Order: sequence, then C-alpha cells, then structure tokens
Amino acid sequence: MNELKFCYKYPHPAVTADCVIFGFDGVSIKILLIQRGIEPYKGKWAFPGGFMKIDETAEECAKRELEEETGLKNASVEQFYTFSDINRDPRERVISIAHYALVRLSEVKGGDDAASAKWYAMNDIPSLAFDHDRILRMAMNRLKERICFEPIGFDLLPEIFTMTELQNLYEAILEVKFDRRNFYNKMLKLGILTETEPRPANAPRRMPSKYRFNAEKYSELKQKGFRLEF
Amino acid sequence: MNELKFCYKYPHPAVTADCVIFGFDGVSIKILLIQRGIEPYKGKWAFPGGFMKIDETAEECAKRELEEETGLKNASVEQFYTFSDINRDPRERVISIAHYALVRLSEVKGGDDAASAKWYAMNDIPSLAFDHDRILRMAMNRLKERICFEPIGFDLLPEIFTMTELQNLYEAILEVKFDRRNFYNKMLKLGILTETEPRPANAPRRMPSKYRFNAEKYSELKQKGFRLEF
DNA sequence: ATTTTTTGCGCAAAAATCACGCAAACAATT
DNA sequence: AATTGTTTGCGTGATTTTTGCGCAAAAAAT
Repeated sequence: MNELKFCYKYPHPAVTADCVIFGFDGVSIKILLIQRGIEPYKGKWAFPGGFMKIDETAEECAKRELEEETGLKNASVEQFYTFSDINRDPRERVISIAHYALVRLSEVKGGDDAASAKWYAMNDIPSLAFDHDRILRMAMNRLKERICFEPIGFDLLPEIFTMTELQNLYEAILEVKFDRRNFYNKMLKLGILTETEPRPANAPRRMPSKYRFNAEKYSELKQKGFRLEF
Repeated sequence: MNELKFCYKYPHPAVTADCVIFGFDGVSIKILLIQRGIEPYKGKWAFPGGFMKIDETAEECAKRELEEETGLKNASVEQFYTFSDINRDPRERVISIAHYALVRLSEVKGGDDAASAKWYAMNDIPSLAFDHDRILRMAMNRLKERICFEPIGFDLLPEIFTMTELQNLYEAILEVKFDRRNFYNKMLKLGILTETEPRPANAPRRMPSKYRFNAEKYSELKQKGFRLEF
C-alpha cells in the first residue's frame, strides 16, 4: 500500500484547481463553500476543488471537482490566478490554479452530493482553510473588474429580471449606489436588454417591466468594437 | 545516473514559468525571444522561462529564468495565465504559468549571458516553440486590456518622453489612431504627468515639451477612486 | 527657395452625464 | 377610509466631456 510509484528526476509540485462560485440572492453576493472532511484543516470551510489528474486540463479539473463536491454541473468556470506560495499546503508543495464562476442560486439543488456545501453571504464568510481567504479577495476584485466590462452579471440573475434587481446586483458587487433613473437609462441605452413583453399599455404602473439579456445583440455590438465601461 | 529519485503516490505535472517581455522602440512593440539550444524544438524561438524549483514561487522562478537567459534583472513581472493543455510539451506533462513584463529597450544590454536573446517586432515574430504563439496572443490581449486602465505604458518609454512618443506607444499597442490634440489634452487632464521643466517661453515651438510619469500623483488619484479608462 | 511636417494653443458643436421633479399605483399603517 | 411611504415609469435642464478641426510658428525635407 501507499506505494510511491510516480518518480521524476526533479521534484514536482502537486497541482490543484479550485473554484470560487458566486451567487446572488437579490440582496448580497454569496459564495459556495464546502466543509473539509479530512485533514489538513478538517472541519474548516474551503472552496470546491482538488488535485488535477494527469490527463485533464485545469479547467476540466475545476469543473469535475465542482460537480463531485457540490453537484453543480456545467458551470462556466474561468481561470483567474495561480497561487504558488511555498507553504500553502502543509502536506507537500501544492500550487493551485484558481477559477471563478457565476451561477444562479436556483440551479444549485442543495443536498445530494453536496451534503456539506453551503452558501455564505460575502459579509459573513467563516474562517477559511489554506490561503483561501486570499484567493477570495482576489476573486472578488476580479469580479468587480470584470463586471464593468463584460455583461457577466446576468449569469447571477434569473433569466427574466427587473431593472431594480439588476441595479441591486451591480450595487452589491461594486459596493456603490446609483441613481435609479440614471441606471435605468444607461442600461437601456446599451442596447443589450430585451423587454420580455411590450408591456400592456393599461398595466398598473407599479408592475415593473421585465427584461432579459440579449446575447446576440451584445456580440453584435462587441464586434463593432464597443465596450461596456460601467 | 539519471536517477528518478523524487517519487509520489500520484502523477505530478512539471511546472514552468515563462516570460513574455515587451519593449518599444518608438515605432513598434517588440518581444524578447531566446533561441532554444536543446530539444525539443531545438533552434526554434521561445520565451525565456524554465522549470520551477521546489522552493521558489512562480514569480521568483520567472525572474530567475529571465535573468539567467537574457541578463535582464529586476523586471517587474506579472502573472497572466496558466496554460495546462495536456500535450503542450512532448517530454512530459508540463503546465506553464505565463508572466509578462514591460521593460525599456535601453535596459537590456545585448550580449553577455544572452548570446541568443533577441528582440523581434510584433509583426515579424518567427515560428515559436511549444504553444508559445498562443501564449503570445494572450499576452498581447492582456497588455491591451491593461494599458487602458493602468499606467503601465510608461515602463516602456524612457523616463522622460514627449507627448508624441507616448501617443505612438498607445497607438502601437491598441492599433488605433488618436487625434493628436485630443490625446494631448486627455493625457494632461488626467494629472499623472509632470512637465520636466516649465519650458522657456522663448523656446522654439518645434521643440516639444518633455514629460515624466508622476507615480505619486497617480497613487493619490487612484486612492480617491478614479480610473484611467483610456 | 519652397514645401512638408511638427508643435502648441484653443474653440465651438455634439454628446454624454448628472441631479432631480412628478404622478400613478400599490402597500402598510392608523 | 384616510394617511403615509415606497416603487415604477417618464422626462428635463444644467453641466461636463468628447470630438473635430483651424491657425501660426519653427524646423526639416526637397
């Protein structure tokens, strides 16, 4: 047992892929964490992730581990940084290729595989294993940068949403406040939203218009060389 | 000899750090390449870089290899992507943590260690080893993104430069043309440039004003939460 | 000697941004 | 039932920013 049968002329680090999964409940940004069942850091919370197999890419590894540990399938993960500090892991030298993904809370069915997977609000994150607090800070910064220039926010909302929900999301991520009317106009002027229905003329005013993200329009506009610049 | 003395329970990939080094000669963006002296890809051009030691971080490795192979010291390298395709390297599974840096051409003394290091203009890049053409494309994209929001361009120019030189740099990187007067005004209005001398009133007009990047002003402004948005 | 290029200064039209007002519909409270 | 506060859509005027171009002097090129 415990044979050491993979041998090299020079020392090799182990490589893991970890996933910072963002969600949004209408009020605050949430993070999907799993509780570690084994040492080291047993009982502590950490990002889904694990060791990369020798015949998979980092992205494939991230997706596989994510599904194994949380039941979340087909998330569109994106690499954002590789952490290579010497003593990240007490067991051996481990470098971690960190990814992030934005998912709809509704798509993550609790239970099943993910007995110990749990959503935490950004302002209520427990103590994390390894250097995962540093990874989280970096992921959050990347999210803030990214959402200003790519319409990734829509991945966090239901398919159909109101302008106020969209504004709440932007305000939660960027930690700022926008004027409601200006946000409304700015968003519509971008031309990447479609009103779900022309809204009946006699509808009560209080019932807000609903929109969906128009991916075709966006890729059109992008090709013509326009930038979001939020 | 050739003992395989580092053994693990599971297979481990090898890890390298590679460096895409950008320069600017006043007209076009240049890349520093080295010619490979050994197989695989012997004779082909590649980025400086090499295998990570077990007691150094990726960034340390990138800097060390850069100095060893090109003589370039103390470059401020920044990681931008980790390449993990299965068959990147015919020898064994190798993942590469790619970095980039911006340096002044004048700071790279040819010769010495770097017998086979050479600058190539962006539009005249030879066939590259491994997947380095893909790495180059990605680095260039990252540079384009980055220079719009961080004043990194100044690392490519001499300490003291004219507005026209700065404009040429931006145009070379972003592959666009700016109106000279608008560029001039926009840059000055940012408040991150210092005129080297108040410019004598009777100076000939044709002699352009010279500027330097004011790092203090920039970090001041940045703290107050302003963005470049070029 | 003539033409072309480069630099600095600056303005006016067009566009974008910003800070609000207002009324109707609804919910919660008294 | 009346009052109060909230949410939604529509709009508007003031300010700021962007953009496109003119001009003259000095230097370089022809």
